[in-house]
Amino acid sequence: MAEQGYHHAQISRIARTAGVADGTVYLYFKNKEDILISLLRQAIGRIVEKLQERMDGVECAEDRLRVLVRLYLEELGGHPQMAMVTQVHLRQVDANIRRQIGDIMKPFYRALDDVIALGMRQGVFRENVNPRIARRLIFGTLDETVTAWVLPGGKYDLVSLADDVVDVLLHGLSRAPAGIPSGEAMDDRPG
Amino acid sequence: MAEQGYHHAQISRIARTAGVADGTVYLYFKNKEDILISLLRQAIGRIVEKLQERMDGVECAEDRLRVLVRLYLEELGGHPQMAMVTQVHLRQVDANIRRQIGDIMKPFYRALDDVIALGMRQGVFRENVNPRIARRLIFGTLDETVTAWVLPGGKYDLVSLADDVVDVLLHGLSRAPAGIPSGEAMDDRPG
Amino acid sequence: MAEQGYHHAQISRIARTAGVADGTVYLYFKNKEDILISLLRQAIGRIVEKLQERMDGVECAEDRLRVLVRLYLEELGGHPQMAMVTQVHLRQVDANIRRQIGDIMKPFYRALDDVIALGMRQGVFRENVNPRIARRLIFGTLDETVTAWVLPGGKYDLVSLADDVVDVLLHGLSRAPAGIPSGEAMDDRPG
Amino acid sequence: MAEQGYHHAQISRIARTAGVADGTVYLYFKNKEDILISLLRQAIGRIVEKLQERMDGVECAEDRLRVLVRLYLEELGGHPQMAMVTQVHLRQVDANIRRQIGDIMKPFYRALDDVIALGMRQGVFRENVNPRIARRLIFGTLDETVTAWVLPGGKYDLVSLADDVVDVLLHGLSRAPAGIPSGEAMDDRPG
DNA sequence: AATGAATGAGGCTTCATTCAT
DNA sequence: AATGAATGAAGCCTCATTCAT
Repeated sequence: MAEQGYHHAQISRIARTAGVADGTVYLYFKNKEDILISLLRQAIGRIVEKLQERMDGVECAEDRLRVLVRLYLEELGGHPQMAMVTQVHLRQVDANIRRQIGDIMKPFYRALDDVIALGMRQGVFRENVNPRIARRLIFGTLDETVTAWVLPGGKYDLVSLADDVVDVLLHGLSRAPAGIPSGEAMDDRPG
Repeated sequence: MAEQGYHHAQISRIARTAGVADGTVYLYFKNKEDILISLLRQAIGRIVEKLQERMDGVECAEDRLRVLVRLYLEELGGHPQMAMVTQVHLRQVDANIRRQIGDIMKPFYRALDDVIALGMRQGVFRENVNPRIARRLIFGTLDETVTAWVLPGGKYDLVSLADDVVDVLLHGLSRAPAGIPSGEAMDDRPG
Repeated sequence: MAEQGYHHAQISRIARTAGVADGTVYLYFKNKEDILISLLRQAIGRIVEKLQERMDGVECAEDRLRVLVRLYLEELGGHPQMAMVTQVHLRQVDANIRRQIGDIMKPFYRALDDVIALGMRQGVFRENVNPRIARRLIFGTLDETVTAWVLPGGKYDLVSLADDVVDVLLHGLSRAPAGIPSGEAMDDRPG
Repeated sequence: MAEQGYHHAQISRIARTAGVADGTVYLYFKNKEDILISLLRQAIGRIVEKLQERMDGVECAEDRLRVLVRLYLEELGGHPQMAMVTQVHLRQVDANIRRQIGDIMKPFYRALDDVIALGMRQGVFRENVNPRIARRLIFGTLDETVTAWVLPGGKYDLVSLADDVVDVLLHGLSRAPAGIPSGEAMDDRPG
């Protein structure tokens, strides 16, 4: 079944991408896992760092979300190879790696949670939204957006989607505003 | 002759799960790829089929979305092993598989697109939402929800999240209603 | 410097020697180390076991030594490939393996020590011989004998050397009998 | 860029021991094999050279053996790293190296053979000892003695064993003198 | 003469797949 | 139809060797 004339070795690909020999990779990384983890750590580190800078004077949670979404798409959109790593190569089963990935993602997840919590404190975000699900809404949408962009080859400008993504995250699909929580809605009914 | 236990290969696990020997698997499937693809095809097939049944008398796009989200979480929440397949094992690089996955997912994506288009026609969904991004919003959130459930071991009831997920998909995070779309805003101007 | 047309892989050689494919080896052994260690364990186990049988009715330490030497040369002389393992492949640096080798050899060393101690108790062996050095005398001579036989290709009958080896171990090189311990020898000097 | 420490390769250790960089080694030696072989040649050369000096006025074969044993243990006991080379690193399979090692060892083996032959001519050594086996007795015992010393770390004074080693080589283990050789026994018969 | 980062051949090991039973 | 021992291609990694500085 070796339909291809050449092999799919990840290390060989990484090395070739970096323009070095296979062995050279091991001068800088302990093993394959270390490469992927290091790349993710670096990417997330950059994002979280820039996030703090850019959010500095931004008060409103909505604007902060806008900054966050734009930055995320900017960073991955600007580094397609990195996007391949985060969206494809790191989706493996090995429990040990998964734990490490979780640890590395934590600061970014916390940034999401902070924006969500801030928005609720500010009264800008609806308080009857489950914060965990809010996080998955944001991250899931970003993740799917990046995946749908990078897998076919990353052919358009990812950042150009930022505004539309933020819009739908903030306001959802529905034209009707969110109903006042169901219990209270009953009470509001006239006689 | 320090006889060793057998290995942790995916095929061995699949065979053991099915209660057959490794070789038996190849009486029913062409190769490992074929197994995973077949499982996905079957899962998506079931979902799409049930979707048509359940949506039969449901007119409103919002309700249809509710049905869709609930069904998706039901199906994957009820088959954790299948969820592992869709969320983990199928996330590989091989371009050939990716194309097949795309083909298999198409009916489900079309169902998403149909709901979105219907909602817009009905005036229930905002028409200035980018439909592609709307799809990624829904699918990304579902996907992330399932992943965040299955990876740590699938320990809670996934369907119980359905209502909260639908709520946030429909109404977003923001308390303020979506701004009136610029185009219409013009029309609304007096004089 | 790859002067040879083919590679020197140990595992490949072992597998080819056993008439199986490389991968087959790993159905029976955990790794390369496990193969070598298992082979040694098996060889030493056989020797120690047979030793106990053959020494059963043998009282005199000299005769026991004769049995031991003959058996050792018999076993390694009868399994040249095993001899290659013990005399060549196992002489590596890895501290971890070395420790395991030491543990495996212990029963055989103990057998040597037992014969030596018995001989001394019986008054058959000289009591002013350092037992540790006696062990090295016996084992070193056997080891060198086997190495000198196996390296050039194991072309003669190793066991045929047994009697001569035992003779020299028992009586040494010197024609003169062992002097009475040196201190006393002084006293013996005339005038 | 998780910069890693450098590897544990033999060449790196040799270079570090010599206080130079890895590449520098190749200004003085053709390859790793050449280093090991050169070290052995040098060590054996020194031993053979000193041997000739020290044996200059020594007539008796027994005393010559004493000198030889002491010198060998002195040289290796005084250079533990060299001992590691002779006892561990040089024990490899490559037939090409083995041949070279044989050539280098020849002068030392010849010295052994000379002492043995001298002793027999002098009537000091038993003439019914197989000279080849006598050589293996001496070299095997020395080799095992050095190995048993260097592998665990070379923690005691190797030369202090010299007298005991010589004693057992000359007089063997047995208290009883060697039986009068059958041939001569005939001659000894009265009338 | 010296360096040490880079190289890449080749070793060990895994695991999807085959095939004799 | 089912088995599972055996296979061997291909992946990861090591380390002796090279070469630009």
